Amino acid sequence: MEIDDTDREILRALQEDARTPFSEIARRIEMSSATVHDRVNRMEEEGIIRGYHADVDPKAIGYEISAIVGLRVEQGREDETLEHLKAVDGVQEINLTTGEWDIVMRVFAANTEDLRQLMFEEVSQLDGFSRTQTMVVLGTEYETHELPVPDRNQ
Amino acid sequence: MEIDDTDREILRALQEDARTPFSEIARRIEMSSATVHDRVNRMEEEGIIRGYHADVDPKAIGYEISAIVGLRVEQGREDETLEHLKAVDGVQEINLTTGEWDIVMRVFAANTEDLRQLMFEEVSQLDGFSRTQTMVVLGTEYETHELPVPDRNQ
DNA sequence: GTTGAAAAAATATTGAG
DNA sequence: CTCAATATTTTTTCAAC
Repeated sequence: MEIDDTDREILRALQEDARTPFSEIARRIEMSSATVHDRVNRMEEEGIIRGYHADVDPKAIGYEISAIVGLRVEQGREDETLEHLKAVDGVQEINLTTGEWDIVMRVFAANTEDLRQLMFEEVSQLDGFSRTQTMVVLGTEYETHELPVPDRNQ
Repeated sequence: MEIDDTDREILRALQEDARTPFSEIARRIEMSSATVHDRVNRMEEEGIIRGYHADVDPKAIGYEISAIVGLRVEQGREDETLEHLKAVDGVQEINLTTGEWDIVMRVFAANTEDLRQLMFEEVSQLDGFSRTQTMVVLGTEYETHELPVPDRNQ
């Protein structure tokens, strides 16, 4: 799971546009497209590249609202609780955290009614939370799918 | 910015794998690849498809730690503050929220020292926050880049 | 809005350095 | 690992329905 500068250039290109032709990446980094192809395959196999996804505007597919949800879980019920949460429709991300919450997750819903249903009928009643908090996202001011790829690790 | 069932099928395919050949999508939905091509172009132009991104393992490119940061902003300084935050390296997402925090953001850092530096030298000292909280992400238990595409909006 | 066919371009594969 | 050549497949364009 080691990567070199050539790999880093390839990752930068594919983070920016996952559909960039390998031949164009090859041109940029002055290598053959077969090399790019080999390296991409290797990074896919090693799990460095986990996939390629279209970034779709949530509103266009019917999600008018999203929220960040903090949860405090009763001791000893973490695993059980996580399994339930993963299965809830609209849950996009579940993080285990230090600090005020044990779990912070991001959820999407069609509208406020769906969000209410998601929170109160699917999450809160799961039983196993001592406290929850729903922070409605009024707007995502900034978002990038391109983490800067540093020239070297460390 | 209206989409029909054919568009939805295309979005499902491209959310799952942004590099799926149009010809294969065409086969699946039993239309010509020229049609798929046209529709993708249209959805790109309309902003329904915002881009295509490789999902790269943050650890592979040197990010060993991430955090969710809650911020409370002094009234009247929101715009100024947001501009500063956007420019901070490692900030991946900035959300404006209701509830306990005005802003909730997700940040990535190489290690705890970098996270400390990011928080205390780049964020906290921005001045304009009455309170901040850093919740270190111990693990991302679940994450999807594929929001379910409902058959119909609503 | 869709199609089919042709042209252009890209990708996968192979063999060799 | 990298390259170059080839075979295969895909993307793109366009006239026509």
